Amino acid sequence: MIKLKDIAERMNVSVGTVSKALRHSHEISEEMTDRIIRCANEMGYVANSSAISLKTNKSYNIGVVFNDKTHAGLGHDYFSIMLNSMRDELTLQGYDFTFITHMLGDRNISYLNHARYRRCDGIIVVTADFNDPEIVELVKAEIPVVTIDHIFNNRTTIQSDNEQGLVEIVKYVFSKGHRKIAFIHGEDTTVTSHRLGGFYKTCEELGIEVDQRFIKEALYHYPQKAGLMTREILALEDRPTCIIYPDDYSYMGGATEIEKHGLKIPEDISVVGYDGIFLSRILRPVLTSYKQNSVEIGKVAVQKLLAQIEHPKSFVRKPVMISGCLQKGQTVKDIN
Amino acid sequence: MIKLKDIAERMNVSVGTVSKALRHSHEISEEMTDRIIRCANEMGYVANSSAISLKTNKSYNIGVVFNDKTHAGLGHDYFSIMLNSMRDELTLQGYDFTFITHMLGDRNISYLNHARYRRCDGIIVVTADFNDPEIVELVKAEIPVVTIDHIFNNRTTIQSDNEQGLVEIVKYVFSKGHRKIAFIHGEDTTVTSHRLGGFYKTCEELGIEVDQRFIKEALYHYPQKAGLMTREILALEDRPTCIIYPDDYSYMGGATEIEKHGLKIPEDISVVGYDGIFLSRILRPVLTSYKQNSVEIGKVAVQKLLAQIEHPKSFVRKPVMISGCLQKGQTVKDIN
DNA sequence: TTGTAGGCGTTATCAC
DNA sequence: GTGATAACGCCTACAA
Repeated sequence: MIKLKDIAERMNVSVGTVSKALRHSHEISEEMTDRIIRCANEMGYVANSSAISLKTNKSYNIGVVFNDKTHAGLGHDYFSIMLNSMRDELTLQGYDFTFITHMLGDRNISYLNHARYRRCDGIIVVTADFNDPEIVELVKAEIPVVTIDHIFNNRTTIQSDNEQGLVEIVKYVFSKGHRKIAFIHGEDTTVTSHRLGGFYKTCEELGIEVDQRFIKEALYHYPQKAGLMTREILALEDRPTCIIYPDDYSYMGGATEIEKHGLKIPEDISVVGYDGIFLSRILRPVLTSYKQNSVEIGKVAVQKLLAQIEHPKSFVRKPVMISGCLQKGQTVKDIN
Repeated sequence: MIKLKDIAERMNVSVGTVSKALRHSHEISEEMTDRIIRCANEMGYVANSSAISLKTNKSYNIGVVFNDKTHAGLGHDYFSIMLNSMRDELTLQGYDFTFITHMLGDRNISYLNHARYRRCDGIIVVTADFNDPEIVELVKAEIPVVTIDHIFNNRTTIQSDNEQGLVEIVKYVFSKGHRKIAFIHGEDTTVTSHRLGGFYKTCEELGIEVDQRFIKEALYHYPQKAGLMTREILALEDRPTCIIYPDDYSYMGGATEIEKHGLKIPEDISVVGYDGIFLSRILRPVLTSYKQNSVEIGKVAVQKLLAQIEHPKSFVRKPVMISGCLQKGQTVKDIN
């Protein structure tokens, strides 16, 4: 591996000069700079990030907490697309990232210590158990943190506008004449409470009386559970005309159950999903779903984090809300 | 950030002693070791990976090339599950990983130089354009490399047994009485050639005469294209009784087209997918598909790479083949 | 069993 | 405009 010293020797200048020239310091003459850069390229010089990090205390490395022990995670379009987007934006800004885990080798290591070990300049918490003391410790630490979809005291948060999502869904199905609307939601998280908020608020505004037997809790990204809840709802003598699912995967589980009952979508019952995953546009009937803007969420999360890292003084902490859009499909029947 | 020196001062010993104690060197007495470790924990010491890397020339960081510019990538179960598995195995062995890109900040940087910049101990090429000169350069370099699903001279490769996959599929549909079998395959890659090999070989063995009009090229993970090819096949006057798709996503595109023709699966036409993605088990009819063992592939890739890194002398380079298994579903009709 | 000191590759502060 | 030189935090001979 070629190092500064090698270039310096070849050029008969000092290491300091080479270092400065390669970083376009104005202390060095233009001509010298040119010659040094050319020489470095010829010799195949690549900087050593470890040495730079050691010296400057900056790693250009971001820690990403992506704990997908549950049924969601990387296999979920929402997150994989977001992760992709984060990666693209980080790359654009000259950063790499490292997954921060709570184990490393044979030892336990807290998320925070893992991040410290790698000297991460900042951290993005994409998915995690926010009740985990280790996560709390991480978020409270001195290192810049951005969280996704969950507000933590005094920390920057990028949120998908889940309230707005349900507002739009309910308004849409209402406009199609539906009044008896079931809502199968996910487990108890910030996301879920926002969605429930949007749901109830809009129902009230529109004068829809919510039948509590139509509100069921399932689990995100868990079709079987959604299927079960669907069955319970279909067992009611006074069925809803429309079911809103926690996500598109859950809908798929529900669809199977609906079919088992000999019902057709949307002729006999309407459905709405959430996320607008790739397949939801491919399969027939095309699913009506609320597409979260995960590309934007990932991008903004990175931008906010880097702003905080690079301009800590001028950085203003405020939560950011990213709205998605309703993808109209063929699964909501007009019953007006 | 606490460093060795801080601990040394507090304990009235030298930095060297602390360093040795923390790594359980036998040079240091048990008692001293205990006391130092306790002190380090109390003070919240975390090692600085940059300093260690600089000194030891080992980063415990693996570069991962995962170029998903195409329609596949992270959004694909096969890869996301593999990546997850790789991450788990790396973590278990005390390694982190970094995505290696060919851009960083405002400058172009080759894959190889990116990996060098981060001082990666080794590299796993998961998806990439193997004709890209930069990838060739990377694979030829001095750094240990493992590739997935593509053989490169003298390099370790972990391959999903695509030939076997098609052997099993063809044998299975044959056993169900099918003789007119269409095969829509993906674009021209190593993977595809193996699958085609398995397909033709087995057809020959079983005495099936392959109708060339039944062989179509589509694109992996691209339902629309598969739909188009399906249409062409269905337009033939002498239709096949079974269609094999490049992957489960492509099947979904094909299914839509089949439905448009008023045909039912599997009553009117049988189908087989590839990958056995999560949703293939949820949707009805349950798709018959060949599930690649991506968990194992990811795990073995890491194990082989680390073996090569840590025991370069005793490491024997030989390609590894990981077979999957046929997931029988409801989409192949018994027409015997 | 413990301490000492040199050096990994780089940056940055001084001199010159 | 360029050159010495001292760190950055850690490991590891070698010395004591």
